[in-house]
Amino acid sequence: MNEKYGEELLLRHDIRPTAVRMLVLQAMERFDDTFSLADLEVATETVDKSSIFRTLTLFAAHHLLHIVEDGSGTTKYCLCRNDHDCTPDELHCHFHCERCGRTYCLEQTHIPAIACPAGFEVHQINYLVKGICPDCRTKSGGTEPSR
Amino acid sequence: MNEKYGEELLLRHDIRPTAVRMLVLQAMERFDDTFSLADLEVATETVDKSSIFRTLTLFAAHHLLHIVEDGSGTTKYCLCRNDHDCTPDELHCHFHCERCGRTYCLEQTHIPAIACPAGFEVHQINYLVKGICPDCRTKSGGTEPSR
DNA sequence: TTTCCGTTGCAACCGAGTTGCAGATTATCG
DNA sequence: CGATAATCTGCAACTCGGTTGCAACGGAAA
Repeated sequence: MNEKYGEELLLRHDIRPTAVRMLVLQAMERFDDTFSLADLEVATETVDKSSIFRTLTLFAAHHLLHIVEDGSGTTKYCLCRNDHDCTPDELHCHFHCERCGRTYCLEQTHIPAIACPAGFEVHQINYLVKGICPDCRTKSGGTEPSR
Repeated sequence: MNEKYGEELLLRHDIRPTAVRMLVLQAMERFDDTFSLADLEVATETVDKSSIFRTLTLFAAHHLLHIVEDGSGTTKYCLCRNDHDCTPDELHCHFHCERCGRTYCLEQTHIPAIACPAGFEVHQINYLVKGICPDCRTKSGGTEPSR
């Protein structure tokens, strides 16, 4: 990822581009799918987990990333490609592999709308599919789940 | 709930109806929507949380209840009305209130199907909506979130 | 340069979930 | 019925991801 681009991205989201935040952002960009706080701890090597935690919280509040709950006990995140609070039809589904623990973004698969009963005010939607991913199905043994 | 009915329900699911399990089942039946391990700890009063935990795990494995991940950090459960591993169209959506922390079963709202990319083997689906529930919207102050 | 305020690292903490183990309970068999 | 085996339960301790308090750091403004 381009340095300049990252800085502009943060500024566009009203986030002060500090050194640590740039490091975290660059680490995030290297993931194809979702990533966890622990993933970033490994990927950045130098940044403390509490700083990563606060960075993630900040980024999420500024709509730079989405929070993905995959039921693994570990919160996952994925970069948002929009600059604003996404509407349901801009969101995609996620797939959590029960064998290897990876959580995929099904970018092409948008979340179908539902008719929520009257009176409920909708803010966010999560559509999560669980099962076995193509990788694990072919190499039938599979990897151990990393949670 | 009828004692006899509960016993038969457990037997039908290949679960030995012990005293503790009957107590937990009766407690579960008293919830309209979803409940957590902590909820059952309070509701049963006498049963230890590790026993409840093992009971929940067992019940879930025997398709007596569904696991609902609402992103609150606490796992929620709801009773399954079928005797088997539910197919996607038998499942309903859930609504998590960000203010009071309650998670509702939208029994009438079934989960819409998606076209999962080829190669993914689907086991379970979760459709979770977050926002503010009718209760909290009317009494605009709302209750404090209980997580 | 000095001051100030947001940011960061460290260490301690929190709480839901999970497990090992010994004692209690239930089922099985003679 | 009594002995034995298998299962279940409560207790206490532990795990681990997430979260927070606080002091030190760093960079912008005065």
